[in-house]
Amino acid sequence: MDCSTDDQSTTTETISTVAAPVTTPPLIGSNGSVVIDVDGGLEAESRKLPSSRYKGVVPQPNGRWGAQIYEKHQRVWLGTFNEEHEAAKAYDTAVQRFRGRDSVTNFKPLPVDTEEAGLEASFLNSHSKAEIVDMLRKHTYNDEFEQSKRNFSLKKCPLSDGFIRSGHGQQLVNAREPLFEKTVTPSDVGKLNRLVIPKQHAEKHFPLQSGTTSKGVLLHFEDVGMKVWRFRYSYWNSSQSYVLTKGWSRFVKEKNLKAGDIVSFQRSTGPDKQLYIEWKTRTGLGESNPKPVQPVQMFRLFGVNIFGSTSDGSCNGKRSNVELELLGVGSCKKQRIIDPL
DNA sequence: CAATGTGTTGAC
DNA sequence: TCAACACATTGG
Repeated sequence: MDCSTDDQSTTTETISTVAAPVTTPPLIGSNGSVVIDVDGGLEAESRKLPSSRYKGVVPQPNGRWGAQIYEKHQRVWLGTFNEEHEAAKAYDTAVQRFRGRDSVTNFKPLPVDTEEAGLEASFLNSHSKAEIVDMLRKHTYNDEFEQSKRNFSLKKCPLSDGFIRSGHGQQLVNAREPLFEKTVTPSDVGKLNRLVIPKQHAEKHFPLQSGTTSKGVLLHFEDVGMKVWRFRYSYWNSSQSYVLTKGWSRFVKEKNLKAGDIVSFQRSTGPDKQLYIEWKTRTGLGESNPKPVQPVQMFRLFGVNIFGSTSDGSCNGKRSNVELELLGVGSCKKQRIIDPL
């Protein structure tokens, strides 16, 4: 509908589906009660739509299924689908891009550190939310992902001349996956020179070897400006908490971190496992954010998103999605604005 | 006219 | 945040 013409699915799908008033008892009866109803006089069609058993999936009047995800109090429409599970898949994809790898999904209980999982993480994180949403709405996500994978295999096989083919697939190099965020407390930015890392996240993402718990280890993080920060990371028995100590106060000082600000940690999805640290002021809007440091380079946040590689020769074209989003030019019409990453 | 997806509301 | 529901908008 919007700007494109490549809605291959719609054409075929529509034809077959619209035939009947579809009451949609296709797959599993699941929610038997809702769908089937007591038959008799009231057709399901006339009133209550069958609610979906999947998260982020809503029924459409015509028997199809819509997928949606919420962010910042606003709904982001992910498109409509013939099958309930397709919509659920779309939601799963979106939620992983919007909220990280280990979000609650409809299907994926399977994500592990398989290569496939890593590739998908790379793919997701190397595209803006708007791009992913666009792919979902056009039902081109799988194709794009497959293509990305093909490009990736090229990268894994350096050419004889020793160079690695660049161009597409390059985004995989810099892709990062979010690990976790923390809203810093007054003491995190005070004079204690330490950042408490929520146990839950610490143990999951920064596990310490039993012997090094108290001694700690040195962790290297890179910030937007590609500056490297080294922090001592250890476990304090006294408070039974994981902390970043030595080096932390310098970060606080340089970034002018204030209580309430948010520090986020990412890790490269590549084999290098490089760690990254970022910060931002409270998510809220309105507030004027002085943002002293971290100027223009925000545009290259994480160095990804800059490689269009889209094949949807439509409105989005291949403009840097970052640019699109900053300009508030969603995909086409009045798409809501989705901030980069 | 049918399908999409936004406006809106209330439950959680 | 999230889904239910109504219906304005859209596109053929």
